[in-house]
Amino acid sequence: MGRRPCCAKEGINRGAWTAREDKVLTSYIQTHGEGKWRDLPQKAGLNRCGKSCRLRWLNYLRPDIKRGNISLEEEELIVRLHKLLGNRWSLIAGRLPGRTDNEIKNYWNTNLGKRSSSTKQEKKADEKGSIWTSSVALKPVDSHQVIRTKARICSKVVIPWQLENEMVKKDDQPFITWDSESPTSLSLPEDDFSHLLGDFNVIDLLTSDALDLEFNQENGRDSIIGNGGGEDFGGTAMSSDQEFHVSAIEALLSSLSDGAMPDTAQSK
DNA sequence: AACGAGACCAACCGCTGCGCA
DNA sequence: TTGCGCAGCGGTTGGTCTCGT
Repeated sequence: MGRRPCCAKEGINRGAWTAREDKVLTSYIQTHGEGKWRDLPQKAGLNRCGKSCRLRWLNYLRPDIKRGNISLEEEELIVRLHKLLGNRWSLIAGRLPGRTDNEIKNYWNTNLGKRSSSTKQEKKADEKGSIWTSSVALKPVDSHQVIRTKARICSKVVIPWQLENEMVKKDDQPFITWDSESPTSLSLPEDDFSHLLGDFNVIDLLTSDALDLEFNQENGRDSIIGNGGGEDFGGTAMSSDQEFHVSAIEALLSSLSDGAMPDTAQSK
C-alpha cells in the first residue's frame, strides 16, 4: 500500500530557489490563490516539489512577511509564548504578525535557546538589555510547564454565557472580567495588563485548575498540560470548569495576538 | 590573503492531524 | 469505523556568511 510520494524524487529542482522560480510561484499564487500544493508545481510550470513551493511561499514570498531583525518586544513575546507553549512554532508565529514559524524557530535555536541554557550567557544578555535577567526575570525554559493547546475538545474559545460579567476569582482576588458586549472575549484590567502577563501567572492559575489531578488520575492519563504530557483527552470529556479554564487560556492567547503587546515591553 | 570555526537561515524530511469517501 | 490523501508542523540538514587567527 503506502501513500504516493508528494512528488517524484527524480528530476525535480532542489536547494535554493532562483529569482525566476520565485516570480513564477508568486504570480501563480496571486492569480490562483494558495492551496492544492501538490498540483501547483505542474500547473505553474515549476520543476519543484509541492511541499517545497508551499514552504517557499509561506516562509519567504508571502507579501505580509516582515523582514529584518526581531525587535526586543517581539523577542520578549517569543520568550513568553515559548514558556507557555513550548516548541509550538506555528502557534507562536501566529501571535507575531509577519513572522514565520521557521524564522522564529531559527531565531530561538540560534539565540534564545542557547541563552536559556547558560547562566554565563544570561549575564551577557543582561548587558545587552535583554529580558532574560531583567526585573521580569524568567526561569530557565526547560523548567516550566508547557500548555498543550491542541486539546481536541476545546479548539475554539467559548466562554459560557452564564459566566458573563462574573469576576473570575482566585483567592478572592479578581483578575479577569468578562465583557458583556463581547462575551467571547476576555476583558483585562487596563492598568493591570502588564502585571497580568508577567510570567503568565494568570495562565498558571487557570491551568492549575485545569490540571485537576483527580481528573487525570481517574482517567489514567498524563496531564494535558506539562512536560511530556499527552496531548489529548483520550475522548474523555472535560468537566465544564476544566473546559472553561482551557477556553480562558485560549482567549488570553488571542488577546495577545490582537496587538496587545505588554506595556512592560513597550515602555522599554 | 587564506583558512577554519561558528553562526545564521533557507530548505528538506518525516511524521501527524484532519477531512473525506 | 476505517483507510487514504493532503496540508501543516517541528526537527534537522547543509549551504552561505562572518569573524577571528
